[in-house]
Amino acid sequence: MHKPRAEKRARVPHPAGMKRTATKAAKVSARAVAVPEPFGSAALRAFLILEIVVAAKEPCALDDVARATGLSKPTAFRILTQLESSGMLVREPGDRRYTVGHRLAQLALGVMQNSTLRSEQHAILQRLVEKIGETCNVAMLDGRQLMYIDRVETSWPLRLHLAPGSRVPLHCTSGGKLFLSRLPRSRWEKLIGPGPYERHTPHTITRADELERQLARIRAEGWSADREELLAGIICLAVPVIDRAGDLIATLALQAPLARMSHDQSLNHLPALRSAAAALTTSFQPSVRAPAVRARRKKPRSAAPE
Amino acid sequence: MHKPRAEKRARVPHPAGMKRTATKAAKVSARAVAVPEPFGSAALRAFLILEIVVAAKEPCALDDVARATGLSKPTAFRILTQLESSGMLVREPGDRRYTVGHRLAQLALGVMQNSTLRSEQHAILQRLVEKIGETCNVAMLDGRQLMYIDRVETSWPLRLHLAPGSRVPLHCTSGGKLFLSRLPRSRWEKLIGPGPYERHTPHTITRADELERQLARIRAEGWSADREELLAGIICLAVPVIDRAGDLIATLALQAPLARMSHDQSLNHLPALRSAAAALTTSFQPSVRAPAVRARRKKPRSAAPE
DNA sequence: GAATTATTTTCCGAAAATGAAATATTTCAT
DNA sequence: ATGAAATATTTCATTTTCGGAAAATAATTC
Repeated sequence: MHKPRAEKRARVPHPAGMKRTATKAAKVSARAVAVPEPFGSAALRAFLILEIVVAAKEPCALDDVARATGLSKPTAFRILTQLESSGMLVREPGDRRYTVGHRLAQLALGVMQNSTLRSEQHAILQRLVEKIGETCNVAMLDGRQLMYIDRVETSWPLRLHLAPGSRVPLHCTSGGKLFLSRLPRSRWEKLIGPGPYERHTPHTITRADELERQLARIRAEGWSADREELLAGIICLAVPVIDRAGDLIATLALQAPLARMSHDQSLNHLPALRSAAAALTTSFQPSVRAPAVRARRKKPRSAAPE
Repeated sequence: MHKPRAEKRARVPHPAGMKRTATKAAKVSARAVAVPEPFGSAALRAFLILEIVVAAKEPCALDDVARATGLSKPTAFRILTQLESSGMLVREPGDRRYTVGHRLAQLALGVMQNSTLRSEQHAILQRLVEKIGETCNVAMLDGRQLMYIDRVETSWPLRLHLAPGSRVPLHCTSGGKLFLSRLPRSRWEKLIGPGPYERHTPHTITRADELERQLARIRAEGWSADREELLAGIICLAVPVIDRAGDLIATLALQAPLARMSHDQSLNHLPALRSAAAALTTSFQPSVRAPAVRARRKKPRSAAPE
């Protein structure tokens, strides 16, 4: 059902292109030795060049760019010329070297101004991580898996999202169980099956009955723990992120090596987690997005049980 | 041999894509890049798309991009995919819309710190420092921290050493508070949290309520002071650098050891700071594009008809 | 002023970009 | 629920541009 989008990003080589190769290959191949590397697209090269020019402490000459990118001089020149005539780069009258142009500067400004908006959610996570001192993550339901939306390991300047997008099973993660706990058994059994579920560690819950018992507890308590059920030596503690309509839209979880934090210790962070989850709620739904008249609308976004 | 310089550009420039251009480009929020003009070619379209995504206040869907650029959906899609897989754009898992990616953010950061671009700003700073006699700096918001873009120090022996690119907290710096003062409390609380904030000196404001009171004052007065809140013995005074749209893009601050300048004395420099800030505004946003000054010969070269 | 080096142009096969149309997926209204 | 409408991807046949060797044209050096 949910096709792995990530994989399909790969470029499919065109079937064309070897039509005439046989005809004239000889002449070209006489010298063609240095280009076995993957051809990026034209646009990507342009970015590469921009990055080099931007990173340079002083204006870049054609030769610098050509050498730094590994492109031939004519090619580098052509791209540079394009960048110049489009205003991304500039060169001063007397100097033939290239520097940042006003259009690129403008773009950068826009990016900087945009950054605060999107960083709010990330900032909430960061603060939580600073407070707790361990990795935290936000995850959503994606089909029959839990998908990490965001994750902060340590505080860092302006990064956006690093490795999120990865998925983990529902039955052996704190966030996953939190999602399951919101569904009647008939529904979650359709999602993950009747078991037995895949065992990842000696602590993994593999039987549906046992899982159901735990889900009931989670439903009652409002938090969900993972005691080395996915990874040995790693415990997690998740709380729900609820939208205004009362639906579970995401989970916020703390994860720590058992060596540094016991399960009981992790429970001390519940208030902090809850508070951050509340903050996340408003950042998930900042403004008017009100199609919701019914108390229970769909699931977050892509949860399509089949 | 021969040089047909005159008939330079013979090829048909843009036979492509502007049929549906009639359709409105103003679907994307607010300030759309109103240049569905002759696309340069190839890689230039990628920049067009980046500009649209960056200018939008919220994530862009494929359709928004296609409409705003006048490109066909498949083309827009392909470029977007390229941009995504190269890290310039990102889409949150679960959402298909595109936003600024890590690599683009990095590039923007680099541009803002690029020394050659800063030459004009640097000159403004330089003059200001000469006039005032104390260190001044320009800073921007980077996530939830204040980042120094540029800085000119006095020749006085006692100097701080905060190089451009370094970051400081928002709650205890004049520039940081200036940024915060432009946001409603709900927003800035998401950025820096509800407090208490980290104490750096006995004067640091650590409570949100007190901070809010001061932010209100800053908003009203138009300037922001740091009275030994980050570093003991150091005071700062910051004024906003505003763009044409009225948005705060940076802060210009004077900083001095209390031993040499009292807070009241620093206020005497407000006019000078304001004047320099105005000058910085135009350096951030170059006025009407100065058409390429061609000191020597050479023709335009490519898609840049005047 | 000639030798050296750096920049720009030319050329043409190879590779990528295009948009129409076809498919697949999601959203919305009923 | 069910299907219509909207959106998002993929395919495909073409057209266009790209890329780099080599040549031509400046700039720079000695």
